[in-house]
Amino acid sequence: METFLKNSLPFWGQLTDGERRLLLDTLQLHTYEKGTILYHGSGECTGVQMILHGRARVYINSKDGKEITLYRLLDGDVCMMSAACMIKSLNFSISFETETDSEIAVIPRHVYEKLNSENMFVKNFTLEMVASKFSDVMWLLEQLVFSNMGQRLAGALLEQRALCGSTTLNVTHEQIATDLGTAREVVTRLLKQFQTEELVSLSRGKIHLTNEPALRTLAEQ
Amino acid sequence: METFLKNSLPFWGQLTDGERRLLLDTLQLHTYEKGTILYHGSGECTGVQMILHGRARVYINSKDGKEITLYRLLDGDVCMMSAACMIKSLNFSISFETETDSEIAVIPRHVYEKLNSENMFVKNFTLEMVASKFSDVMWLLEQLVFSNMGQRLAGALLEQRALCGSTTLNVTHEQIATDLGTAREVVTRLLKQFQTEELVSLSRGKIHLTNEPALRTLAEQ
DNA sequence: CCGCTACCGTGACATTGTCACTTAAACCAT
DNA sequence: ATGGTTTAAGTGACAATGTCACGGTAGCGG
Repeated sequence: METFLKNSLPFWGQLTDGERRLLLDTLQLHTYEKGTILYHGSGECTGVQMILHGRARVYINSKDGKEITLYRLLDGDVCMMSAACMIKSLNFSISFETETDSEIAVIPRHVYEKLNSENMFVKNFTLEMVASKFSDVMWLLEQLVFSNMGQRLAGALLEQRALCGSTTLNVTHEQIATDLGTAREVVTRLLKQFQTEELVSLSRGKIHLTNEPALRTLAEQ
Repeated sequence: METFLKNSLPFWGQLTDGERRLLLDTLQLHTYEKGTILYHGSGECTGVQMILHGRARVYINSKDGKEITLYRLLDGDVCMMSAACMIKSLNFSISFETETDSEIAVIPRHVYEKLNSENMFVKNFTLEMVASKFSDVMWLLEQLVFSNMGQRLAGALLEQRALCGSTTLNVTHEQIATDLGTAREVVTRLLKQFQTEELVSLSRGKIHLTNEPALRTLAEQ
């Protein structure tokens, strides 16, 4: 656990012995099943969450059920949004849920708040973390405004490819649609087109990428 | 000038005399004409810019000329993005330009960097500033994903209304289109529709709002 | 008054989003 | 195995938005 913290929290080496002990003593460990919603809202404080092992998806959703994925959290990643209460000016509503069975460590709100307010290195980490997710969201925004669906779909397929480590993706059109914030029918339509262009081959619940370079070319511009 | 800084920089009261003097001695004052591009890029450091008087528009744009407004800066506002170099994880490209003749004060890069690294209150301000702009961008993202053009246009008209303080807006369809990241024709089309619904009345270079409550209802959902 | 420029109007078509419905694969219980 | 149920995918029609290629026209400076 200590080596995990050392790797995920760059300020670990700058903490006092007391701070390190406090952190270790109050750290909570949880195991969640795939599909568990870990956070939903804007101001609450569940504390700072760290993915020990697993995968989570951070997204926004509207009243009428539409949603779009903002970014993903993988092994070792830290989710600062669930500690939004510590940052007055951070006021928007997000949700996140596990995409695989996951082990998650939580630094309780009051502990992180204390570290953050008294230790410059922690404060700096918080800033870098927020800035990093800001950058992710800006990337998404650019995609939304400047790219067409074909390019975005190609990007989404390649992301899934990286996530599962295989050219055969076990995802439904529906899942990709919610990633992209569009409708399933749109994804189906485009995938069929991709298939006639021999970029992918389709079967129920699976998408096999047959021409990754072409997809990359499509996505990257 | 000191009272201005006191109001715009909440950490002013927490600075040492030396820090305050450094800030005052190195502060640069500039006057820019309407339409001047003050920043364009991602990693550069022009320092922290403060609007003494005027208005600026922060936006992103693509190679092929498309653009969308992220948020605006008004009297007293501080632009942290132009100090992106201080934040490693902040890596995206934005631009900003004055929308009226403006007086702008700049805290040079090395000065702010010094304050930011040695003074916890400055660091905290930086974090709050970044978080605040992050929130603005998230609001925009939600609009993009969850709202239709009619709602967004109504919102844009009301924003212009607030900016100019009059129900007669001196803006072109083109300007509104770049605000919304859409095409002029789309704005023209919708405005004509708004006119038949008696929400606005149109003339060259002007839009008169005749039914603000209805526009508000439209925008707010 | 002329001609130029910036702004606006418009029709045709492409892309994307929405809706209603059908088809089909996988799964499960008997 | 059989049939029924659930979930995934296919489809056609239409609406909303984006793109393109024009044409018109108000206002401005000579």
